[in-house]
Amino acid sequence: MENDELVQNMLLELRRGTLSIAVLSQLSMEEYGYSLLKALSEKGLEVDQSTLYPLLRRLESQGLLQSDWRVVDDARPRRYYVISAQGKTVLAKLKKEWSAMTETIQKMLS
Amino acid sequence: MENDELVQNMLLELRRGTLSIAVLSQLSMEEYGYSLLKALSEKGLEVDQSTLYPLLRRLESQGLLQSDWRVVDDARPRRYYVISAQGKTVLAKLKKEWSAMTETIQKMLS
DNA sequence: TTGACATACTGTACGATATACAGTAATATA
DNA sequence: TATATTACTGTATATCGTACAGTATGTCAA
Repeated sequence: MENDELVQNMLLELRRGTLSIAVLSQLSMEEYGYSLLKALSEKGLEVDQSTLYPLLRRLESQGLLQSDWRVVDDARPRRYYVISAQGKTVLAKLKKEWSAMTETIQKMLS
Repeated sequence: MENDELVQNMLLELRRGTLSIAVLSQLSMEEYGYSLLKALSEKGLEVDQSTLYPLLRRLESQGLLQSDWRVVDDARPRRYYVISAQGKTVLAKLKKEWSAMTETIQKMLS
């Protein structure tokens, strides 16, 4: 593997899991896939459709999100997602651990 | 999957990749597997042997670490690892991206 | 002196996720 | 009316952290 490809791959591994937290934290307000994609992008988290949509489905199948089809203003139907009660519990735990972990690593890097 | 198991699993995914950074950053000084294990543990990063040893081998096979067997003080031979020139370059890039990423996520969580 | 525990490593298999790739289709706009 | 954007579904793949199994030496207390 080439040097740059190696770095890209390690960054991918670094990102793993963070997207789940990001998505859960954003879905206290209802959003559909595409609007969420744009919202994350605005906050500096560039995500591909092929990453986000499977993630939303997985989080819902795990009971952390709820969704339903809805038609707003005669536009095409959209699947709206929102965090579930279980999702809130899980998010709280993840936040806590995430803070502890980043702090530990930060100390090592500096 | 149960709630707690789910959280554990998500934390596992969150940790992914961070260990690589941690190890690279610690190996500016030579260490062998076991001493590194203890050093990481002292800094708050609990790692299993079955995680660290395969990682060291992988990082070496990727050219980011160098190692050699050595006998010190008549003790049993140990494999000493140290970061390579390529490893230093990669680490610098990873550090930069890691900072940017954690900052982005941190903003979302707060 | 022997049994337990810490030290120090190798090897292989597996599961979960992020991404890639492919496809469908409606809506806006130029 | 052609093209870009919006908005999704479905499946396959590579990678890593971990689990599990195994080998073997050094140390220290009972």
